[in-house]
Amino acid sequence: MLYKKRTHTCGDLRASHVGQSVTLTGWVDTRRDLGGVIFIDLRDRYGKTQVVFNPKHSEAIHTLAKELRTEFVISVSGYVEKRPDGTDNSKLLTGAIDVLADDLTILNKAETTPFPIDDKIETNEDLRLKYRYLDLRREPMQKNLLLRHTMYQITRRYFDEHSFVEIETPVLMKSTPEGARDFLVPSRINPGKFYALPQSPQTYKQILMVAGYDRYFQIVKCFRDEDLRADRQLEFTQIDVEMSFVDESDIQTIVEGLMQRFMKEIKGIDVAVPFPRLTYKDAMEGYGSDKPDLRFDLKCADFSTLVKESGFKVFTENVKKGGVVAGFAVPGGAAYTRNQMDNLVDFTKSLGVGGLAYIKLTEKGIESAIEKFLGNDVCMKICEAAGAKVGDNVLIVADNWQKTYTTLGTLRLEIAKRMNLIDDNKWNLHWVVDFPMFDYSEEEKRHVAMHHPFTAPNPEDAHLLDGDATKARARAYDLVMNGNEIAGGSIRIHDSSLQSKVFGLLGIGPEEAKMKFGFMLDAFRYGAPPHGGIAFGFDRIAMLFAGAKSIRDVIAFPKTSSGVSLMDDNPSTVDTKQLDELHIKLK
RNA sequence: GGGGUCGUAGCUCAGUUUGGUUAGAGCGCUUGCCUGUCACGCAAGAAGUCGCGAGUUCGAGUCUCGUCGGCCCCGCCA
Repeated sequence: MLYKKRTHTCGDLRASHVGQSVTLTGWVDTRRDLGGVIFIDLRDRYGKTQVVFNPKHSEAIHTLAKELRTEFVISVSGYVEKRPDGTDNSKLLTGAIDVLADDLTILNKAETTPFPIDDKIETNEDLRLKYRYLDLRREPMQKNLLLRHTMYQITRRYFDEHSFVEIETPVLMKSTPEGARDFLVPSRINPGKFYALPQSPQTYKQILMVAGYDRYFQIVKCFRDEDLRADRQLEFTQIDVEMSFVDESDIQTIVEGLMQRFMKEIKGIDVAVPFPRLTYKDAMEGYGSDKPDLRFDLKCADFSTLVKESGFKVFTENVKKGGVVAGFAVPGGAAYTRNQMDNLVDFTKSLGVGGLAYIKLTEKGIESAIEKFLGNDVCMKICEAAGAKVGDNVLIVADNWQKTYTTLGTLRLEIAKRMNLIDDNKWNLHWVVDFPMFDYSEEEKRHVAMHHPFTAPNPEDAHLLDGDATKARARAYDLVMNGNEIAGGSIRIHDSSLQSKVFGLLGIGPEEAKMKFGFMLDAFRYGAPPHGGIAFGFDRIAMLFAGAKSIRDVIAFPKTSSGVSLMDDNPSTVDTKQLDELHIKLK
């Protein structure tokens, strides 16, 4: 099709262009047909420009323009004219001028869209996802994708400046035990064998260290076949980093530098480094989370010793079993009605604990259903320990250490949301360090790596690997921004005998270790430098900078929480012929 | 695997508590009028598988059961 190509974008024209003959291309954003004269706002990703069709100027073009409808794609030519006095539109950057049309080509018509191409988001998300190309036409979404673009550029520039090498690693890799469920890819050429999509390029980047590329980075897609969340997709993007001859502080310094630059170039905010460090234990016992949001207070306190001799069986028996009784004070929470408290108790129970106890501290003193068990004195001591003031309400959970604190952590966030305690203009960045090496998995009846199996133990705790391994701390660190884990990494094991030992603790015997990770153990025998690294959750950072509620809003083509892409109806069934070639038979 | 919540016109929603007239509103859409609008205005009109399927009932958008889908959370996510 022949048509005039644009001379300017829809965001270009200013008063200085008045008198010029121009051509614009784009989508009809809105039309205002006044009968005699027709106005349209023409939109492309650079902006909007008002085009005027006036029969006095061109009768034929004005007649053709009557056909224009929203989202038609056109090429329009005309003269840039200064708008008549008093008709400027200060909402548009191009609002001082309009284009008086004398030529028009309708490049493509458009059906009425299923939802308006509008800045306001009030359309259901499933509809937006089904018609993603329309959703992505909206300015807020274009801004989000441009933000991502900026982040890619900042990242590449930053790491290049610091002598990092960008290296691509395979997408078809070896399936490894441990960690998230792999996405498997059958091999046609090797019947019965499978590749896996990377949960992360972990093994490759460590081997690159052995190969001498002592500063590596990559912006890379990772895949985990786990349930989705607002901040979790099946496929997501990491900034993957690995460095040799370093310790924790070297990695953290590099990370802090990148975050500083992101904050400066994207948000215009100077952040101080180094970021505060918080131990895993303090994070959990203080805020009930290994990624606490420190933009607000609500700090937890341990009441176990206060209540262990009390008459309240739920508490005493829990403490006797080695559990914890803990909680935090809600400022002004004594004003909660019975209904609000019932609601909060139900919410807490839905998290999988027995219940939620509470003590209101009012001007009249203690108000609590458990006062008759604990006694006034203990209740007062609990209030004191929680730092409660008159008018506050101390929420208390009793269960094992893990359950108590994670429940309090979830509760803490819920309270903060309900009471509007979170200042959206605040940016809180901090490290969480001293993670345990291992978690005990009830399900699998064995230790599992808290970070991953290549994480080095804290040298001070190395002896614990032969004893109570669960007490051993790892050289792992997470970066937390506004309550979101946005990066996590560790110093790695670079010694094959220590690596074998850790595999053993994870229940991976020598045979299995050789089969699954033999290549790595081999590599470590040929001069592996001390090394460590980190990986950023790119989508999460983009989400936070965009002020979005979900990473779906910063991903061009995301999947629903059931892992479906509504636009292209994916995943879908395949032909038997395809399965045959892959030597696969469906159950 | 579990809990919560939502599903009514193209879109956003009201109506469901207490079953009962022809299922409404705003926006959008179509048509007509309108020469400086920019949320254009005015007038008229079209538009519904009340997610789907059973059941209860004289009668179901409304009640019951099941099911599908979106979103949030727990588990899971080294």
